[in-house]
Amino acid sequence: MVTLAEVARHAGVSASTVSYVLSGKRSISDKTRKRVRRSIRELGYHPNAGARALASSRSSIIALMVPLRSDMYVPVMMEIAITVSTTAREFGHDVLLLTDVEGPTAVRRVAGSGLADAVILMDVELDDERIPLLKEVGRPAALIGLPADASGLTCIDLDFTATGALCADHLADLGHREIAVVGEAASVYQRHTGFAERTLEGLRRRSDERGIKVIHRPCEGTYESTAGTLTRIFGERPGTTALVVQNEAAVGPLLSLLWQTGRAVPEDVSVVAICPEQVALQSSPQLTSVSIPAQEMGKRAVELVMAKIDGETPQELTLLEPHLTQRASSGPVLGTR
Amino acid sequence: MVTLAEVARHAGVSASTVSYVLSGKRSISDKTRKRVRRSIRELGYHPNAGARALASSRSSIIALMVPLRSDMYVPVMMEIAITVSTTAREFGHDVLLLTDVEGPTAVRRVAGSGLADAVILMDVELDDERIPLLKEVGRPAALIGLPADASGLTCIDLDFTATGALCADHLADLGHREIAVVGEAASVYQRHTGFAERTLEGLRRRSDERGIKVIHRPCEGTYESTAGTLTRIFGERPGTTALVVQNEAAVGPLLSLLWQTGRAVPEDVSVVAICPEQVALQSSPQLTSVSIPAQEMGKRAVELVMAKIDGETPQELTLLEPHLTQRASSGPVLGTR
DNA sequence: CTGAAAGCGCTAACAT
DNA sequence: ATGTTAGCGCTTTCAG
Repeated sequence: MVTLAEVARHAGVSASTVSYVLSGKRSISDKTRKRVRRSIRELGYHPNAGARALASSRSSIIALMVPLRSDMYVPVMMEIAITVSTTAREFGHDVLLLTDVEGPTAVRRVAGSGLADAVILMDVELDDERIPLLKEVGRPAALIGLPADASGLTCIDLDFTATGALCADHLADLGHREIAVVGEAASVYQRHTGFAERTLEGLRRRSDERGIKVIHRPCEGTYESTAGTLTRIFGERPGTTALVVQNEAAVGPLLSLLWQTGRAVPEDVSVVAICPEQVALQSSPQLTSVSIPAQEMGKRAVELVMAKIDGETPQELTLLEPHLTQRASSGPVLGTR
Repeated sequence: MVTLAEVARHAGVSASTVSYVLSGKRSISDKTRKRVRRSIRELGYHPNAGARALASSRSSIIALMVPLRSDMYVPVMMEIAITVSTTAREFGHDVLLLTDVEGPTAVRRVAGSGLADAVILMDVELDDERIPLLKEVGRPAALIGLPADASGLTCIDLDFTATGALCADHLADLGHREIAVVGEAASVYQRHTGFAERTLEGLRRRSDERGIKVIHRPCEGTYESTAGTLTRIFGERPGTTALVVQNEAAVGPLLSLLWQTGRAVPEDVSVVAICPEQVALQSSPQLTSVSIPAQEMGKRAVELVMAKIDGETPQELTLLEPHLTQRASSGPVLGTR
């Protein structure tokens, strides 16, 4: 294994010079830098990560804790994870993939051992048990999702309240007066993940303001449960002219079922989805949607922890503004009904 | 930060004793062990990862390189990643999430720097450019997927050739004589990922043996492309009574389209899928399928690299035997046609 | 069964 | 602009 000392000898300089060429933390003459770089290349030198971490007490690793739960839409998690990884690389960091099988104490382990310089938590719950541990270890951290009490934490999430309102506005503008929400699985609401409730709250409030009636039904996302949900909705509210779907798994079944039951989209029923762009685009018809900005969240989360590592104090709460893209699935209420 | 030395002082023993209590690499009297454990607990000691890595030249980290390509089914990648992570923990290791944005040299970086003790490559291509680097760095490694030349490598994959044959047998047993394969996107075949070709090869050979006619059409997996693929299939081969689908994205559209065009499954058309169990189960009707054993592959990959870290020499090639589960989507060819 | 001590390879003062 | 050097916290011989 090639060491820094060997590079130094080969280049005819001291160890610190090599170190500084690498880190750029002090000025080096062009000539020296070139010589050192050359030696590094010729010897095939790679700085030892452990030694570096020990000497600098920085591991250049960010821990990313992903949930194991299966009721979250997996591709979004993966997209976030990948964006976190690539963004971290832009900051010279790597990403450690943590699951919660170990329980919340994984946070303590990786932070306490200095394995990770910072922690990013995904799929944060309203009352997340990892949060106390996060505060205990005192490492820079960012949460993707919003806990009940975000004070002293750095959080990033889509503004789901505004998202709900945006959907209500869009449908109100199109003349809809009775709408229904096909929501997440009941377990998601029970778990108090927050985002689902916030969406509903924003949607209900805006709907009230605009004189729209709303009903909400959770949905497991299987074919059968979606069928049941639709039957209930149209049974209880035959005047329903629009659906807001916040459940990726239900989108496919929903559209099939509407087709099968002879309801044309958007002529008979408008559909607005809150989902990743990809889901909206590959549906038929393509869906009017508010997209989940997975990449943006992952990127910002990394930027936030990097800022904290550098001693900055970023704002506690970052709520990303939702954007609604109108596509083929929503339209005005037709005159005769 | 609590150090080992502080623990030693607190417990009234030497540093090495504390170290050995932790590693169990030499026998310690019960009394001493208890005292040390107590001090560790009371002081809240966590061994420093960097120091450990430096002194032992083992980082206890496995690098997992995931592809960025979007034509692979994401939930499977995630399932593998999570299984790798949890299995690695059982061996006292953590997992570093690497993407290929950095290019293949990421392998060199993490292995060369001692950041990772071993590397696991996902979604290996027939002629994967990461492989030469892997050999260069000489770290333990395992590949999920099969390159063209697997000599000197440790690979694990589903036996796709056998999978293809299994599908052919199942349909032959049910009396089918003309079958069609709805395959992966053309890009997957062009990229020579191997698994798609192997499936086809196994299916064709067995079909020949059993006197079945096969046609194969790639499919992008969108609604439109799936519709086009089906139209072509039934246009060219009106006598087709069964479909083998190897494309997760196409499964949903395919079933909807069959329904819409008045072809009952399985009465008019049998469908056999090669897909993750979850996809088969949440379809309607539930699909007869050969499942992709994501967890098994992840777990075995970790076990293989751990064995190599311990100096063992596991077999080069592990092909997991496919299992076909009959569900509601396949049945005998009906008499009158 | 336990202790002493020599590094592991690098960073970051402290010098000059 | 560069060199010297004292650690960083742990593992692991070598002694006893």
